[in-house]
Amino acid sequence: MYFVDVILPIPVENAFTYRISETEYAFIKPGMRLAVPFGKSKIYTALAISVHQIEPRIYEAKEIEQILDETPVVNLAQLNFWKWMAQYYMCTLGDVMRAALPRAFLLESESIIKRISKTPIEPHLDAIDEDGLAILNAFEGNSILRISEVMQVLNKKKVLPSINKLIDLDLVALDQEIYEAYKPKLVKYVRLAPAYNEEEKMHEALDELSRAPKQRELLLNYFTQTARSPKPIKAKELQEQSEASSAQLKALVEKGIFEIYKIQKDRINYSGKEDSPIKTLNENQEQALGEIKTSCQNHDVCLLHGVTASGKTEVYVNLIKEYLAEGKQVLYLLPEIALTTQLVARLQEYFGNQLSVYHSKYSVHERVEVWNNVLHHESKAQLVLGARSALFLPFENLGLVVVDEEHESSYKQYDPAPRYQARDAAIVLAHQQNAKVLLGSATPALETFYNASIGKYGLVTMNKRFGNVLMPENSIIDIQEKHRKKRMTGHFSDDLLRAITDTLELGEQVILFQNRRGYSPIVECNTCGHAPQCPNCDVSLTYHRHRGQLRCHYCGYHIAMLQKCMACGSEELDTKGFGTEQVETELKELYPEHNIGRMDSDTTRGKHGFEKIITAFEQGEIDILVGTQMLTKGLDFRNVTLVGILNADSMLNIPDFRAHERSFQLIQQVSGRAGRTAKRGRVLIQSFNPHHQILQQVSMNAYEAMYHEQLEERHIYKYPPFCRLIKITMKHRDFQKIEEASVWMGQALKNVFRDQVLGPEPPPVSRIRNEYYRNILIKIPRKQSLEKTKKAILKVRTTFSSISQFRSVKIVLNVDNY
DNA sequence: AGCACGCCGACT
DNA sequence: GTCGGCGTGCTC
Repeated sequence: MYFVDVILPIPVENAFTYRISETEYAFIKPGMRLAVPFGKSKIYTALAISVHQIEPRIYEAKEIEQILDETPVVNLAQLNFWKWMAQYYMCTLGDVMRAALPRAFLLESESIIKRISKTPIEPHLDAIDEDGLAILNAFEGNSILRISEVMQVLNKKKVLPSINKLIDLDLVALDQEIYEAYKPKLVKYVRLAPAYNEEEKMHEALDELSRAPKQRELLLNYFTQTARSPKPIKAKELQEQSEASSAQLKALVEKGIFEIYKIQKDRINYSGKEDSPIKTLNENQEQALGEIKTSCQNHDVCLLHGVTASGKTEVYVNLIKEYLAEGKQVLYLLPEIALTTQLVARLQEYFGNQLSVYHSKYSVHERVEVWNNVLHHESKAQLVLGARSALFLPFENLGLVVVDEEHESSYKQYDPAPRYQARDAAIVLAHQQNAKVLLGSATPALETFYNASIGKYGLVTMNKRFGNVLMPENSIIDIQEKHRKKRMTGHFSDDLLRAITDTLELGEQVILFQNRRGYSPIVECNTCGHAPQCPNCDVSLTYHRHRGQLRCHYCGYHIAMLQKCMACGSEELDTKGFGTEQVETELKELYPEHNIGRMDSDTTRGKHGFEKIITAFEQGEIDILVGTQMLTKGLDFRNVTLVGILNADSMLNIPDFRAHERSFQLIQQVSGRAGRTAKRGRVLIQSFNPHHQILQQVSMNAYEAMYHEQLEERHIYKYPPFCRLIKITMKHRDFQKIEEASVWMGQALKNVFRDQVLGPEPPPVSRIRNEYYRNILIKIPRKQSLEKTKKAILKVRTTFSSISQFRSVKIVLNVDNY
């Protein structure tokens, strides 16, 4: 008796055991995918982790459905990494598996029903009810029906009883349809049928075709091409060159003269020049590179702290070259949003075909191809540029991981599990493979800089911009005072407007930054003060002018813009707060002769939305670009000399222990967009609170001052890096229940962890999609064992779940939730 | 996660 | 009396 243990892509703790034959036992290796039946009617993709001969005692193991791979698609190093991730981030291996495998590797299976045609309906007519007849009728013109289709036909959800009746009568059968989402892309090639390889036959063929000139031309064209080079000839190319139709080519195939064959082909192919000489580094870059290399000798992780536009990318490129030359794999991580064609093109110039890109915007097929190329150590995937999920690629021989814009909060996955921090996970992954990590940022995360200052990480600093361009000149504008003196036009102070006008007159470009968070435009009644709320969430609806809608950002609920107040019927409705859209509208009135662009999650939707705007701006089609966070991400615009921050306070006032750090990083990054060439840029920051220490520090580019001050606060209030955080989120539809449950949980945790427990507390938005939320935060001192702490938390959770009235409360654990 | 089983309220 | 709501437990 032979068995295989597998993990399934579902959040269950344990592995599952299936029966296999002796041949399968010999064939299956850990890391291969299997299709297995699970539950009554599902087929899942499982991942084999071991084969053995130990028969399970308490249940009868099912047999597997089939083996999906010839060779493993996941290597042992990955399984190791997955285990760490599941353990550290307190989720199941199945959660990690689901996040790690490209979707195309997971089977889609759906129950379908088939009509058994040989069974006549007539004898059973009495036994079939209305629904049964409707289902049978639906088979007209369909050989199979999906359950979802049956649900549509009957217009209800519970369709299985009706189907079961038909199954009992032997009229239909239930089946599983499995389809593998990935199909390799095949390219059609043409060759001469073997029979025509002799010259004699060839002439015969040409004669035969004397009355089909186009077909004859195709053939002749084929001969000229084969004479020129022995390369395979693509069907499409041959057809185009001969200006023939596909029907004409097909005719030749049917006559048995040509044969079509297919070769599997990668979708991603770079066909430009490669190995452009790397730009020679300037003195600062050269020095930084040297220091990094020295630091790598006694540190696993090195932080490159380089001001914006200091030319960090070139330093990375040089370092990467060295690791590639040693035959090592290199992973270059970027925040999703910063992964632009701009950067890809630049890197392709240096690395040509050695570079692969792994990115959620790529199709499922492209992702599989990159995966396979990494798995098989193909030279074209020695260097992978990717967003956080690229961590899961089947590396085996990593030499270096570069984490660019290391401070970016989007490296943390919030939902669903695994809730991992890609920068931290990258360090672990690198450690497991004896690789080095280079973290790069102009505004490092506090924890990272802390680790560097205590000597845990190496630290290399670049404090000059490339070409000795000066840091932009920052000034802070007190809009409280401007309001008092009536010098505001809409959301713009006179100083900012003057600067915009001057910049535009010089033919230069302007970026305006409006952090929308907390400042979405809402609608309020002037008479009674009522603001329309989302019926499912605890938030006001936000006004979207271009669609004439009120929308909820949490659940997607939307209604048409109201004409009258819902509460009192008054028609005097006013929009409060301001977002990018409103700024854009104001600008259009102020500068009607200039082009104004907007970049936020509304305008960048769609596959190329983001790039379209970037390109338009780069090419000078847009004079003023208004945007949110997105603007900060390492974009390199040559002609921007003015950056305006419309309201710096909204970020500073977010209730989060990192609000100050984040604000500093954000403003500093946006400022970095100004004046990246010889001309010094200007940054104007509007604020109601101009003396705020963070704004002062920003205006002086005083990262270290900010660091020391913030670190002090973290120390006093016991936040990272002085302790670790685990956030427990509880959700339930019933307000009363969540109150009781969260208080119980809070108390149970306090019994173990005492004053290290904060909460339970309703989050700022305490109801989403009709579920109430409560948060509990646990602060774990650095010297306390994380292992034991997690065990204790899990124990409390188990006890909690065994209380019947609390069972239905959902619990989310988030380790390092910042 | 998904799905079936099982127990309680609003309809023919 | 049934349909269909969702709480509960299990899946190798």
